[in-house]
Amino acid sequence: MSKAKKDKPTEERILAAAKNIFVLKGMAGARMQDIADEAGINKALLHYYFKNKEQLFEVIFLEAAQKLFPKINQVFNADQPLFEKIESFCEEYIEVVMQNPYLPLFVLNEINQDPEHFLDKVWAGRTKPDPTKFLEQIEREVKKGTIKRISPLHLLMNLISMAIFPFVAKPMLQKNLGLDELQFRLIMQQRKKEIPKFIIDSIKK
Amino acid sequence: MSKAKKDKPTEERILAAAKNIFVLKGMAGARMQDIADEAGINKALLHYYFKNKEQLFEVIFLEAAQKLFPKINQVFNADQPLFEKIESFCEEYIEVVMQNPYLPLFVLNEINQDPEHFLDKVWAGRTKPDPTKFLEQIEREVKKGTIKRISPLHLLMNLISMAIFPFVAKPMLQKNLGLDELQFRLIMQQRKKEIPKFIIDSIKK
DNA sequence: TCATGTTTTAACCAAATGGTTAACAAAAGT
DNA sequence: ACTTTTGTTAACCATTTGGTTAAAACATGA
Repeated sequence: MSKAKKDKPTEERILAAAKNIFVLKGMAGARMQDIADEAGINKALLHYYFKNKEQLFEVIFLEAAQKLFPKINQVFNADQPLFEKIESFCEEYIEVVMQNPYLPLFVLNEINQDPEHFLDKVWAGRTKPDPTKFLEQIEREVKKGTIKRISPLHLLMNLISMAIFPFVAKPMLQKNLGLDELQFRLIMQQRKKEIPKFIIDSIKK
Repeated sequence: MSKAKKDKPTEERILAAAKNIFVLKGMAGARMQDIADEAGINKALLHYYFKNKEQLFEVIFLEAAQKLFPKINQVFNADQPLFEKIESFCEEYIEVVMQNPYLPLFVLNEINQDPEHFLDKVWAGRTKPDPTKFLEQIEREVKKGTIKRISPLHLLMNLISMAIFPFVAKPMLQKNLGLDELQFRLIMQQRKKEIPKFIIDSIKK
């Protein structure tokens, strides 16, 4: 029991422990015993709070997914000039993910295990993504002559890719480029500004 | 036994089966029984060819990693003008990954499970990545005045991110953007040209 | 033909793992 | 005080899973 596992109510400790273990090992690799240990309780109590592994996992997964998905949707729907939108997305998104660098890989990997199932759960109730507003916005900017004629779809993919991928490939990039934890954080900090600059340089007329 | 599992020698069938199962389910989620079934043999025979799960996994993982890593290194070291380099990288890399769309997520995810261990294995014997040549090349182009003063590191990250991430996020992108298999392939096909254009538009003076 | 080595199988085993039971302790009503 | 509800535990159970054994089928060479 390394951290502050003492006072907090049991359920919170379980959720925190489960998040650690699941994000680290994935659904298939996580062990209920490890989660119990990490929470400082025994396995029976774990099942007292969450009836089985699947249910506990779903709670953790959805919480993680909610942290990542809505912000992307916001690029579609926010009422904001295009360039500002790109800037604020990078700023906000990278900030969020820097707090939880392993979330994207975790979420993408689990979605991959059963796309239909999880994506349905993620968007259940919530408004599904709708690119039309974004498409119109691009169209308008093109007509105004402020940006080149570009494919909104590729633009969107480029934006998301450049912001998220470095986290997904974090260990690989660190090792292969010889970056320690601090250097990596610094670089991602820079990217909050670098990515918008890179994109705007590319698309503005 | 759906496909041509009949004639090929046992060891090849095992490797093919193992690749399928491991890439799909990951090390932790894969079952030796499933691999045996997929190869059309029984578990004892599987252990006759590969003494345990770990060893079989390592063969599959390394083969997968070799397919993805060296090509990135080549961006560093190839003796080629910068713009051409970017173009040929996108062309070749996206082509390779389109044949195995699930490899990147598989490899990144497993590396994440134990970065030190796997990255050591991947680069064992092989020349480790060395960015200096690439850095110099950028520096030269900047001095020549052909491109803006940019950070080579961010450029490299942008390039790799835009090429690979869509595959890592494939199921998520397909579902959220409503793309079927064919549309996705078409878009990735376009990206072979779109990404270089996007980058060069951004950095050229 | 028969002896030898190789490939394949069915049956088996021990450890790991998700989950349950029944009893005990603590808290909350009354 | 005492009854009921809630929280917690140790011990247990059934299934899954990676791995082994011993014998059978097959191939090979003398």
